Amino acid sequence: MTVACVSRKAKPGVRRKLVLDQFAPYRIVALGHAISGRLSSVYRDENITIPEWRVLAVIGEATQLAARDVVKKTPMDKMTVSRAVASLEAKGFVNRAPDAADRRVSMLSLSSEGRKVFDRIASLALSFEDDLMSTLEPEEAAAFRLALEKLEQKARARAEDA
Amino acid sequence: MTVACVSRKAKPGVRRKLVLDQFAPYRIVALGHAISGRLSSVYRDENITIPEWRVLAVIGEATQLAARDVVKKTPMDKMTVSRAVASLEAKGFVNRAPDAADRRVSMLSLSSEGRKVFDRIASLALSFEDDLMSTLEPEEAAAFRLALEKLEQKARARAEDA
DNA sequence: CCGAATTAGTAACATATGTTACTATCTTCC
DNA sequence: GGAAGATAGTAACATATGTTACTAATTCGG
Repeated sequence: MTVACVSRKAKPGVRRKLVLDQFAPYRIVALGHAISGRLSSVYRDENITIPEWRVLAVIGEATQLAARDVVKKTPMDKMTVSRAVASLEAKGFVNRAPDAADRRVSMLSLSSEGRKVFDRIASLALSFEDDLMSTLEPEEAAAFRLALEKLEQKARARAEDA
Repeated sequence: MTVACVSRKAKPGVRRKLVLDQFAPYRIVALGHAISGRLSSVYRDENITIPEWRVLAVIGEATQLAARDVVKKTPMDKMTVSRAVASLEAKGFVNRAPDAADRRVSMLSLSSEGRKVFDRIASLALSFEDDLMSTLEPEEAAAFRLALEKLEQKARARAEDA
């Protein structure tokens, strides 16, 4: 496999040209897009949209939580979450229970049907991950995960000031 | 910095649980989302949308090409490209010239105004990249770019069968 | 306590994006 | 060389997504 200019470094003094293929932010977004497309076929078979899947996954992981927590844990705005929750409830996958302490809040949890759907999708998603990451050697994969973490932290940090 | 379970490997026999924070595809998409948001503020100041920027960048790089080539080079569908081109033309940043060989095709190129806008955005975008990637050591960054390349190839490959 | 500011969630609106279907042109191959 | 299929691009439609503004409930400061 040939890779264009892998060792390129930032040289602040030198004005370099923007080449999309070597522009890391673009490559990351493009990879994300490709992955999204691939994964969405997994949900589609269950009649679940991407926002719905995210909500399902976050609730499935936490057992029970409020919509605002879903917003905090995912890159979705609160309206998107609100809609996804409404739709999941209509499909019978999610239950809402009023929160005794705060009447604005509904606690969300998976119904048994919802749990089944979650498990089915999760299983396929994990296989997808295995297959995808199998292109990298174990150490490579570990380094990649670490880099992702650092970059996301940086991207978020910048988002806070500005 | 602590990172959860960096060295996790795929163990086909063991059923693991899906944990979003450790689910690589999700992390990649989330990072892409954060980056997109960050970069979009750069275009916004120039009254340029994300699809418009992509078109601008691809044309700027190639000097001259057809809309279909933009579709091939970016993760956008042809309608999105068509709209972005129309809008860029209306703003006076892109020129269309009929292709002598094929009358269905218009060849696209940047106007001098378009070139200026492209240069301004490109400069800011490169600074953003430098800043973002500065969180990684040079070898780390190189490895990351290589991994991106491999993963995207894999993601695309899977997209072709299916 | 009690008015002011904050928060959870939703509705109504505007915009953006994808899908399908169509036109015009080109290519194939019999 | 001409019908059958492919391709470039766009229009019209449907859907998805973000934005603003609102309601109801809560918390905070005095």
